[in-house]
Amino acid sequence: MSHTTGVRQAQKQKTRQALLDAGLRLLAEQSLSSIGLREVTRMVGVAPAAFYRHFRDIPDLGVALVEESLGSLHGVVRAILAEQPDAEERIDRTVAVVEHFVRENPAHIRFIARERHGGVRAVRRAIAAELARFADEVAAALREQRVSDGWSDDDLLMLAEMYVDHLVMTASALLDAADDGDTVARDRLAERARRQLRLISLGRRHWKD
Amino acid sequence: MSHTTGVRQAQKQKTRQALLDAGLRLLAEQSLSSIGLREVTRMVGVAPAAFYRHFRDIPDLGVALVEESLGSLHGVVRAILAEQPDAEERIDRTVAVVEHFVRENPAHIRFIARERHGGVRAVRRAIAAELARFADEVAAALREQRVSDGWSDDDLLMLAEMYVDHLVMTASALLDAADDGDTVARDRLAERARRQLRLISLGRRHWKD
DNA sequence: TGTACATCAGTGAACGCGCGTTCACTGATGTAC
DNA sequence: TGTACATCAGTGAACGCGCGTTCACTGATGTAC
Repeated sequence: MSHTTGVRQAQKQKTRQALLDAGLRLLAEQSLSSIGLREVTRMVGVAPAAFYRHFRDIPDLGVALVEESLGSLHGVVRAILAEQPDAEERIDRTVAVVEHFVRENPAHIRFIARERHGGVRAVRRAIAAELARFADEVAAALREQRVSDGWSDDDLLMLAEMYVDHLVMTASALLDAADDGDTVARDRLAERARRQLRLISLGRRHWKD
Repeated sequence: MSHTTGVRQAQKQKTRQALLDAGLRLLAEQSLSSIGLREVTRMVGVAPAAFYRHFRDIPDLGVALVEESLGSLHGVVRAILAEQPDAEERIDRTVAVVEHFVRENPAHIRFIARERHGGVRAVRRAIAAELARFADEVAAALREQRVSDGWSDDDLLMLAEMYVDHLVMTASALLDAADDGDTVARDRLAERARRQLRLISLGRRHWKD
């Protein structure tokens, strides 16, 4: 009826997750390259040496956080790309989804925005690779839309990359406004994002004229 | 004939500049929040305590670096906004100017990209304020162009902010390619930037349809 | 089911090291007369 | 121009502190029979 095999593994996994969570929390106030291993273990409540059972060093923990953070972005992208015939509605929905995501996952967004150009090479590379995968995913979805008839793969990827960059920038700007508790700025930013997407959408429609 | 007054000030200024230069060089490999005061003074060749004659702490040095870095961007923006009747030529010129700037001021660009979302609040604020001023400058220049007839100030600012974000992203991406010595990626990025600007330009032309 | 041994996540003490900051100082530059 | 005093950028020694890493260990979990 019962096989206890895995209790040890489950506990190890729990500690590992606690270390990741602590790292993410500390990243709200500083960047990865200045986080201390002892700081992380102190927050979790384990001995400093326990850290080495899970990660080689802090950059290694950072790379693990990239996967976790951008994993949660997958859902966002899919929600945005969901079928929606009307362009205007698609834009409203996109911005609403991003706003929701920022409210639900502030720490992940901050981490990505901060470390995308941050001081740890391995983490920068991991983020760049993940964002490139997102752009591919977006390009494939754009391909399906009728506006894209006659577009080259190259042009679709160019557009997709612009969308991904815009998404990260918008999310990060919304987060800064949220940090300040400035709901006026937040609404202004959302409206700005919608208008920027509308402008891009217009350019798209006339690309092959 | 001679008044020596100012020799002392000039020497102080020279040390201050050396500290700023050292800070910028160290920022190539790490972020501001992990730079040490002793690291900076060691690179300059002065005693650690000498640092306090010029800056309160490392964040204070960072804020000074923002002014220096974005000061050098002013010329870039002006060069881009220079009169140029043909849209296609304006785009080519813009990207060429950005490529030149990245080659001439790699450290400044890296600093801005890295600390724009970095771990030091005072520096983030200083960068945001400066970039907002750039957006205003760009919006004022866009106003002068015939394509902008009938545009509201709000819409012009929205467009200007998109241009400024695009500029920073492009410069930072070009820099990463340059770091890897990857001239193929660099040329691909430049071509991508030109096409993205073309798409925005198209959207602009049809905004008031 | 019970027993004897193996594994291994987490402990806690110890280490050497570089950090930021303070302080009284030195000596070149600046100023008043 | 020369002298006597003031200023202040940079010095160098000292401090207490927290850091990353190592090590032999403990004791709960897992496995073989």
